[in-house]
Amino acid sequence: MAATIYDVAKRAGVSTATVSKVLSNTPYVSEATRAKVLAAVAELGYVPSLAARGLTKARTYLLALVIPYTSDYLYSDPHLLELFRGIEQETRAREYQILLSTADRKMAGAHAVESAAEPYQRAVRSQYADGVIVVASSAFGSETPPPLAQQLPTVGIGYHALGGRHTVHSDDRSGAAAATRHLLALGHRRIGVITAVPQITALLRRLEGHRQALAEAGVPWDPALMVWGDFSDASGYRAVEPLLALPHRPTAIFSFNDRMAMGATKRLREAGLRVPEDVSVVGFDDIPAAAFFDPPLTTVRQPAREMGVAAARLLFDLIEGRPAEAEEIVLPTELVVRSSTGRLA
Amino acid sequence: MAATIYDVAKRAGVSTATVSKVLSNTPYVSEATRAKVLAAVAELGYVPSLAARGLTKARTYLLALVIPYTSDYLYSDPHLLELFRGIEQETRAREYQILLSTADRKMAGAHAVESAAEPYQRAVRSQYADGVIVVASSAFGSETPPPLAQQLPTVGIGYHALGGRHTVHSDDRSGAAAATRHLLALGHRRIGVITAVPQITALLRRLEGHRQALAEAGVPWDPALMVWGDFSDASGYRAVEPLLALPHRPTAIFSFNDRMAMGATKRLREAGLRVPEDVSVVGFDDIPAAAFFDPPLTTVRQPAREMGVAAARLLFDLIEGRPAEAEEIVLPTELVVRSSTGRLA
DNA sequence: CTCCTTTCGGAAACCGCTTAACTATGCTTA
DNA sequence: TAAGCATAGTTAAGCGGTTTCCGAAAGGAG
Repeated sequence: MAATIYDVAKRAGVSTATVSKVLSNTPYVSEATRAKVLAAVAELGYVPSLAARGLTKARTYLLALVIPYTSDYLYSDPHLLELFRGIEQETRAREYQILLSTADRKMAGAHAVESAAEPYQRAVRSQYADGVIVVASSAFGSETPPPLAQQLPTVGIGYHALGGRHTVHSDDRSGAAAATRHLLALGHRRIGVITAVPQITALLRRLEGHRQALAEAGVPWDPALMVWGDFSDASGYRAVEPLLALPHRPTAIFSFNDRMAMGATKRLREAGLRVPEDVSVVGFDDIPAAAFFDPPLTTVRQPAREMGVAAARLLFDLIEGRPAEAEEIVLPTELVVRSSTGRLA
Repeated sequence: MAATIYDVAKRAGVSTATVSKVLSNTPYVSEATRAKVLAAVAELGYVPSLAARGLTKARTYLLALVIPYTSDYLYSDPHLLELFRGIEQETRAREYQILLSTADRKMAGAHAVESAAEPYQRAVRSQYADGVIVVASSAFGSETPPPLAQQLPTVGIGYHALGGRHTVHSDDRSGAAAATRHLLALGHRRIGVITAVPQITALLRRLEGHRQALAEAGVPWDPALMVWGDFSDASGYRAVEPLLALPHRPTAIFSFNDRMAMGATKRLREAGLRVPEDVSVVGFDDIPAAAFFDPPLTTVRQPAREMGVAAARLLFDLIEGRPAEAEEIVLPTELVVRSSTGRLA
């Protein structure tokens, strides 16, 4: 079995209290004693049991990352992974570890028999984490994650409002407006929009940005041009169908994420349309694959990594009782023009 | 503060031992008492503290997922995510949670000041997990992950041999052989190979399969046709360079993962070469994006999800003291022919 | 040379839960 | 009717740390 604090104490010839003090850098321990203890720790390869520590201190040095998902897709979202990386980077710096709590619905046939919140609440309640980062999704069925999170420091990512709780999100509205203005500047007037589940406010904000840009240009908004996907490539592929069937086909498509944009591109090509010559396509996220897509995808970059970093920092502020930088952190988006958009023929 | 077992006991009018028994389904508790306790649990919303439980039982109900990585890329590998999903599916079914332990090297300038093994060992030693799943990578610098894992049930994914420890991997050799035979059947004789870090035996097996297929067809193996990447799109893009510079250019490229294949395709196009008319490209993994790539990528499918599931099951067998299904589980690969490969002109 | 601080280290309680050992019933069984 | 045995529930001892409280030794002041 692994060495315990008793083993270390015996070996160093001191009490466990002293070992504990040395390890937590409490003052009033002589240099000589400290050295003895440290030597014993090194010899035994002692690492404190987190369970035991978690029992006495309020801290477990674990943070729960709650990823609710409705579809397989969301989980394997490259964009989500970038968030991950950012969070991970910060936790690593503080000797924290990440507890992955996917909050899925248990399904029985077509019915969700358990709310997405249930496993999440268990994770939170079992006191195994010092804080929680919740990634927005429609899995909770509504904008707000379950109330229990209020008992624990919680930071949401991708929520635009979280009932007084802290959030980090990007400037979806501006990003979508920029993308739309770009298309308008190229002469496009009929712009198809591929969006997804309406519970995600980030998507609503993108739609607002899109409509705002249209309005500025005096272009009327046509609801018939809006189609629905579920974030996956495949759903983007399918979403193009009704757009193609329209009497007056759009000359550009703005997809609210990159993967649907890629699926859409595939479908357009199969319909004999060239991108961008016949139809321009814009995505959202700027996932790594976007630059390597053919044609390289024009998209709105979200600083995913930075969002992860910001969320983690915010959470640590909360955990450590420091005043939070801000209740809501909004990171800028940026239009990245590549080759999937072109001037209207 | 959260309710403890004492609160429940007091409310139900029994001892904590009885509460514990009810919760762990120990026999010799009357129905009436059981009902009382359960009611109290429900009223208080009691969830046992995992830390306290972990201290008495040997179990923490956590499993450490160790993801060593050398590059950003590996971490955001869609293929890795599929593994994830498989593991997650199994852990969820058993009320286990996943502790994410990325094992990275701490860098100081260009030098690794701490081995990748260090944070991993901490994770393992701190006794916070009941078992470990280690995903193969070159981060450990050698084939074998650190010895400490021997103290804890450990399963490797992607290792082809693990010194008596349990592993799950796919049949890389056959997959690579099938891909190579496919290219040979299309008339290709000069096949470029894009591989990555040599410490990963899966890649070595792929190379063996490739060479074996060449040998069968009586085609000599030319080391000049082998180039190196780091798994990323960008490295695939760069890796094509020396191949293009060859006096006798290859007519096909076999990349040992999909993302490098995508990067390579981009570079080929920029050189004015069409895929597959001028150069055929084959990948490995069959990540979701492969089907949506242009052209849809011919690749070798690895059953990533299933590998994750198998690894988790194996680990649970080990943890629960059941005889393991097998020491080494090999899952089949499958050639998926799409449109990035064509007959030699 | 006392007396008072400061510094250093130990004893012991406690965190929340599990479990072995034990007690107290009520029923069988001989 | 006494012994034997399930059954039902309790007591108390840890698990491996942290932390409060205390005492001892050493140093400084009067």
